[in-house]
Amino acid sequence: MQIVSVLIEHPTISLNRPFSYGYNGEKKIVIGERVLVPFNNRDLIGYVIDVELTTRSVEELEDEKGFRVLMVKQVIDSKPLLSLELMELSQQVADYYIAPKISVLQAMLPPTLRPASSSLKQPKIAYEDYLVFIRDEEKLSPKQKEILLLIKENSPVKKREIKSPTIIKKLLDLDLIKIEKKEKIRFSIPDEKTVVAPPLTVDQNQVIDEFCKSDDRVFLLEGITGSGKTEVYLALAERTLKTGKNVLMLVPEIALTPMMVAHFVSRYHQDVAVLHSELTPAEKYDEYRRIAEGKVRIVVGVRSAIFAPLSNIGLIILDEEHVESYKQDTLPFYHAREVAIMRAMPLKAKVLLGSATPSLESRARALKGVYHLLQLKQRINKRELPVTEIVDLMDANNLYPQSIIFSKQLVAELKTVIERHEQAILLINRRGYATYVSCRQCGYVFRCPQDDMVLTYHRSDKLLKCHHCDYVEELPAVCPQCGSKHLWQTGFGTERVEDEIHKFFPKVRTLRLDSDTSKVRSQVGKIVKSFANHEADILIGTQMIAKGHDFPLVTLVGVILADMGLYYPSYRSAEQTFQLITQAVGRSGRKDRPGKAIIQTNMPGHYAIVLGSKQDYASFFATEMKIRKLSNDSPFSFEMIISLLSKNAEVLDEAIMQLASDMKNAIKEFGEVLGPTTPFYNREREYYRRILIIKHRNYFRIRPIIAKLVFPLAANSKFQVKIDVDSFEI
DNA sequence: AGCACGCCGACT
DNA sequence: GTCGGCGTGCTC
Repeated sequence: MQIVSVLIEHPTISLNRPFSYGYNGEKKIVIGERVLVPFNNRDLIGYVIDVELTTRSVEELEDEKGFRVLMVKQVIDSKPLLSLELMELSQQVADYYIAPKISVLQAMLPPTLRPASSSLKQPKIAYEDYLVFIRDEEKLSPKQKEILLLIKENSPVKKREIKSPTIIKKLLDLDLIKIEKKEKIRFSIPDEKTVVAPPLTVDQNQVIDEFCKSDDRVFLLEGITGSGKTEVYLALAERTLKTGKNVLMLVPEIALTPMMVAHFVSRYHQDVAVLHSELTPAEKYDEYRRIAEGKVRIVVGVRSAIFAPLSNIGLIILDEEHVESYKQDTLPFYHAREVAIMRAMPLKAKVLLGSATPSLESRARALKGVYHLLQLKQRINKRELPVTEIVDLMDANNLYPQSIIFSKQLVAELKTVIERHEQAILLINRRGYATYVSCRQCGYVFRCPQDDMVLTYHRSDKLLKCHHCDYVEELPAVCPQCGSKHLWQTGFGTERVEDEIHKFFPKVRTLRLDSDTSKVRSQVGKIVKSFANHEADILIGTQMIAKGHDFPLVTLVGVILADMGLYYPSYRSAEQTFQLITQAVGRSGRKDRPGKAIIQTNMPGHYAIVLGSKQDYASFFATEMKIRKLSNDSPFSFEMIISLLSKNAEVLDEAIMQLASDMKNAIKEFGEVLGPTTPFYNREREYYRRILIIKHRNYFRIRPIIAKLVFPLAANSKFQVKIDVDSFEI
């Protein structure tokens, strides 16, 4: 009999251990296959992580091990789903992120192959009938002979391509041919015309040489917008392929980076697999199989593509490495950048992180020599940076009559653009749904007296709360600074901006791209395409439009309220505002037309806005690092979030208080505990949620303490525990 | 996660 | 007397 150790599909800390089952069937079970097993009176999917043979009976085993040994009900797969390389990576990821191992395995595999009950319901393969030739036959009508010859010459051939159903039936009856069901590969990348690589600039060649000559593993490519990072990626990919190694290319979101995909497809065609969220489960499965079977050499994909079953990887590229979407905000809470480095190390592959505005973390590591810094300082063809103007919205003279959104300057520039039949992008910097409160009169914004975070207004209990510590206050009736009664919650959305545009420019054609219009996923691509085809004059949207597109006719970018993101309750808000403005300004005036950017703000002197408008990354980095050092925020410390959930709010509060005080005692020399606090998203179905923020400098001293103090809570069925090791957002 | 068992209140 | 509410323990 075979004894298998399996991980159960439930991704919880308390079940994060193998369970043993017996198997008497014929098949030899292999590590990495899924099995159907009875578990606590229910049938679940398990993932086999160990197999051993025994001559003992079930009864003997039960006596020896001290628990009941049930039998495997069904072996689902006929070969292992993950390579040894990915199995080892999964362990590393699970260890680092303190995540149930099964959650990592689930994240690694496409929906149809995931070790979870849901995978069985997913359409895995669409079959198509093929006709296969068996033998010749003399005694046939001429027509039948003709069809049989056709099948013989093309065997196996798709049944629907032979349009003579009656003859096919006859041939089938005579056993001259047979039907074989074959997997239908439905997804195909729209192929692009082959493009010859443009000659590289001196700058680009220098960077490529430095990359190739160095023995370092991780590189940060910092290149201002328009400096030609893409060509560097392509050139390095080319060199990697020539050495016989394969390339993994990560992008923040396919719909937002169609150019990057097109570039790779236009050079490597069918050697490229694309993994993104718009694929159906069956299509994902097809692409996954193509990669796993070694049919492609390049994978372009989003975050989860870091786990693509591509073998023999020589280079992993992360484009726009600073973008938040590389961080998964659900179990196992991994960051693709960190996983990329974990994955590359044992393969001796290189990792290239690229960005015009690198994350502070990456840039700080480059400064320390942990990453090898590469820089592209010149724009291609010495193209000029857009002319930018910061408009102070607090100065009533700047407002356009009858508008609360547009300045005179922005309206004037829009008018020019429309007259010249060029295009404009209007950007609304709105992050999340957190609502801050500000004074309409003096611009005062409510902040936490304890840690200066922007307070968030909770409509349900009408309180201002700090999401970073436990501070709470009531919303006063008047502004504490100027006594005005006009206190505003949040700002305005894209719809409002669109309405005003039509008010001032009735004939202008607009398109809107925000989280509402993009609920239907394919809309993003459609809207972007439509704008690129000049089917509209003005594109209005949130941050998603600031990234990676090339709209050659755009000569004006307007940021409606640049400081809006600064009120977001996170120490990263300045960084994100800077990145957004830099990227947005960089969108203006590509090709040979000079660009303009108007940045409207209530805080015209804020360093993130001033430096963003100048695309001055170096100064921003220096300034922000000083601030982070003073407040001891990342990259000077790390933040881990421990979420505790329970159906009973009282029990939950008691437990989180206890945990907070235990943690405080346990980590006092190398970290601090913030909270407990109630996060903005404080309910998850019928569960209440409380969090602790652990700020620390030494993860490897924190880990054992988590295991000691937090795991026992997770074992209690009253609670659910989630740990986000390198948290981004609350 | 989610099933079963067990201990308390409202009911044919 | 019993049906069923949910709180708790446990799952190979």
